[in-house]
Amino acid sequence: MTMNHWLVKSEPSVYSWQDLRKDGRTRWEGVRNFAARNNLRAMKSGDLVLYYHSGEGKEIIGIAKVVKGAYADATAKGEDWSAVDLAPLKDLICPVTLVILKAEANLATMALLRRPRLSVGPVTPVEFARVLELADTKL
DNA sequence: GCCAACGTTGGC
DNA sequence: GCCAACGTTGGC
Repeated sequence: MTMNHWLVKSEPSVYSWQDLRKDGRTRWEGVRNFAARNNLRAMKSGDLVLYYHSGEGKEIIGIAKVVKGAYADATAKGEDWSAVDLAPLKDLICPVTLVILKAEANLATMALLRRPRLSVGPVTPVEFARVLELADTKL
């Protein structure tokens, strides 16, 4: 069983990377999109998650870790949605902006770029490694 | 089951 | 603030 990599998006004015740092852990809930939900359900404890700021920032700013795999989203009464728990793992030394990502030919495959509205998407090991390189950051 | 209308997201 | 993209809903 290999570890998977993901990317989640958040508007920093709603819940920022700094908020996650401050909280130490959070429930990633309220997702109401089927594709994103299925990605949440595929998350396992220990998976690594790139944290992207949409709107203000438009950059990957940190690496989070799944600390609890998918469970029923308590904010969805009577409906079938899922949540996971995330904890901050590492700041990116150089946040990687959308502009930089778009300029990288070998990152054109990223779900973030191909499906810009998907709030929870997969990241391949190669993409993940390249983002870390661009961020001048090591795990 | 198709497709038009609608709502939301998110970059610009 | 605008608008394109696209996911979802609902009428047929």
